[in-house]
Amino acid sequence: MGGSCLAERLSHYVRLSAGERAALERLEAQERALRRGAVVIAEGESPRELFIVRSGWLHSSVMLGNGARQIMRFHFKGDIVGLPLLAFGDSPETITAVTDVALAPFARERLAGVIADHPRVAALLLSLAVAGRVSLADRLASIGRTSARARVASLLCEIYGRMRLLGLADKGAIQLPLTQEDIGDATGLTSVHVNRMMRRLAEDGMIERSGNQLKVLDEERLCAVASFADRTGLETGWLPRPA
Amino acid sequence: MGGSCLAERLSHYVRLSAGERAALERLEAQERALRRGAVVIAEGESPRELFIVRSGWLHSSVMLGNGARQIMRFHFKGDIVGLPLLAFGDSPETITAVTDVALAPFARERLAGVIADHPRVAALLLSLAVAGRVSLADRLASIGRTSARARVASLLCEIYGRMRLLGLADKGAIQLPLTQEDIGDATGLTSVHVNRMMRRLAEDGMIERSGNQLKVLDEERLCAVASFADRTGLETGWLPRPA
DNA sequence: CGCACCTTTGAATGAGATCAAAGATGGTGG
DNA sequence: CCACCATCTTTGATCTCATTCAAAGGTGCG
Repeated sequence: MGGSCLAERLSHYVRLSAGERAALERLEAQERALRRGAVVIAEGESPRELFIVRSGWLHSSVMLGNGARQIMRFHFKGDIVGLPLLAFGDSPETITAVTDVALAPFARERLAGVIADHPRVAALLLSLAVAGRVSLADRLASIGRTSARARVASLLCEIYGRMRLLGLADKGAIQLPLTQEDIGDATGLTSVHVNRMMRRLAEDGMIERSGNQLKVLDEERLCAVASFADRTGLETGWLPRPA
Repeated sequence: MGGSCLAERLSHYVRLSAGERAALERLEAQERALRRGAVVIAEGESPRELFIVRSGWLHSSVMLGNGARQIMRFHFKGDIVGLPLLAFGDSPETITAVTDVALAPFARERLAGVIADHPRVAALLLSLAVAGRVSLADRLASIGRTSARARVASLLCEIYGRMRLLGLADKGAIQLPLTQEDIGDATGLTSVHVNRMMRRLAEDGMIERSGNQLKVLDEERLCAVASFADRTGLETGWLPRPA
């Protein structure tokens, strides 16, 4: 409740000043709850608000002309969703709640205020946006140039790594509220083939599945199979001084 | 020579103040020329500078464990390359000159100064970073969920659209200094298959090729085949006032 | 308990990769 | 100015990984 999920995220990288923290907390003054499956922002809509994720999973996706769906990214606690609305009037992507979620909505103009008043936060947001781009680039390389097995492994590595950072992994085990079709739409595969690859990763002793629970048994080998590059930690040496 | 390519880029979206323009021009005070094929930043390096492209083509790519290469994006006049160095100490990608290029190097810390002094520019840079992410997302959807023909068409649409915006298209014709292997590495295909798809697009009357020259004969159909979404124009309504 | 949705498995098909080799093209040095 | 070599494009034949199609188990929720 109290506190700001975004501030918490940024605190991983820098020690926030009281003023910075207060400004971020103001962004998360409101809270909105949504059911699993709910569409937060639909492709082509022009909502006036972005959201900070306070709890739950979401994903952003696009639909292609042929009816196929591509999931771009999953969003967890502390992520900002709807950022494309800073650059485009109409949302290029659909944001969907994967589980029940709690979101903190805020108007784009509020962000302008934070940027003007807190240059270091502005620089951090730029860093995070760039890091998001790099993460997408990694996914692109995975889908463009690796086997189905590696793609699935890579997605699991990414999700597991992020969950662990958020303290949501319990001795290698996480909740994975995705259908195999979701995983297929994120990796550019069919659900049938995802099934076979997951099975194979399990047979090879890298993971263990039971219901929605996923246990990573051999993270090192899983990452190796995936050509997965971990990119934890932001560079902060260049940031301007806090206002 | 005079003027700033980055300022010129941003001027497409807002009317820059004299102070903003001067700050951007200072970023491009130096110029460095490189030959085609030169590596500007190598994956894993930790250079202290980013670059603004003043002329020529570059691309950013990653090498996978299996020896395969994925090209993420091509960079033209006015683009900033090396942005990932804002977020990571080691470059996650390799920047390579496709043609002879002229670059303006500047230290990361200079950017911190611009962000602190010119909040509207900071917000614009955030917008541009977000737009870059969206562009990558479009590529991801193309590679993940469309046919080889559509992927090649999509890449051509993107490049053609950007060239035209820069005034580098002459009645549908542009210089395309890429090998079919480059195009394959950007679309996740083999050069052999790229060849067949380009041929087919030409046979179908959408494009015309001769040497390095590419002529787009039927842009509308090419975009339709590619499920290509044009995303020209940045949203600027939310930006803070200029300092 | 029953229905909707998801997972699992098998068999057939197909898009794109791989392998191989023959033309083009262009830059370089004699 | 021409010849040569490296690089790139084009084309054909074959192979493979992933898709498609189909249907039989599971699972959880109302």
